[in-house]
Amino acid sequence: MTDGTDELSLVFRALADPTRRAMLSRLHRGSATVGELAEPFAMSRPAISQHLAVLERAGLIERTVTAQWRTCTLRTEPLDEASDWVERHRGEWNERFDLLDEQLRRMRGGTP
Amino acid sequence: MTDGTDELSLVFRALADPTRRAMLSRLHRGSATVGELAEPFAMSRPAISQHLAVLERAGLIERTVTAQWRTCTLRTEPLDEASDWVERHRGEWNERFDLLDEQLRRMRGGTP
DNA sequence: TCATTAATTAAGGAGTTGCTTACATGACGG
DNA sequence: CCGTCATGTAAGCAACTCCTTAATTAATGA
Repeated sequence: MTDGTDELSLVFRALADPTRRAMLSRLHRGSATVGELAEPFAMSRPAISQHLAVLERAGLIERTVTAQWRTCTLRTEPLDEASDWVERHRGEWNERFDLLDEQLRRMRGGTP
Repeated sequence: MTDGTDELSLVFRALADPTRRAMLSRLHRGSATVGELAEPFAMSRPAISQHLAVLERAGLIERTVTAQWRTCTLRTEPLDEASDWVERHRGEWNERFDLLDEQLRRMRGGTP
């Protein structure tokens, strides 16, 4: 495909970091300000802001401004897309079919 | 929550590339050699090898040697782990609860 | 007005990713 | 044995990631 800036790549890349996953887990229990999200992590505020920017670019959170606070809210739509992809690729039925295919191929011998 | 070399991070990072996702989609329809996997892509063989190494490190494929061919086979177990994580974070029930929580908070006013 | 609080932007550095070309390995078939 | 086919390893490069510190914006409240 192309350059890895498509929706699904952005979502999976956003999920590929333990800090960001922990942030999403926190947000799953309710909206939070940047400060509240930062609290569990031994990390500078700019680092937190950058993680949130990655999550926002992937569409996984929304930031609304109230006075000097940014309230972050979880958005689950992109997770649906990711979930669809994963679910499509872990069916038992297809896996067994593949194993059968492989067996036949081996029995035939010759070049794959 | 440390350095991003944990199982789940490896899987999500492996999925965060369209070329690798296409490879997995291909493997989902049956095992294939490196050459067969490389065929659809305008990309050097070393690049293909490196993508396969990423998938192998994440536990998403297995490579078995037969003569001069490496046959790649899909492994879906790591996808189960990824699927579990995603599913845990997109429940409608919890989302509504969070929205309610947020509304109450706003009605109360004051600092979050 | 001015210090404080909340968060972002800017700039930079160490390490990683995703590709390349050139070379190496190892099995097969004449 | 020797050329060929299938694949991997080495080395290098541009771009990106994840963190840092320093400076900036913007709202609050005495």
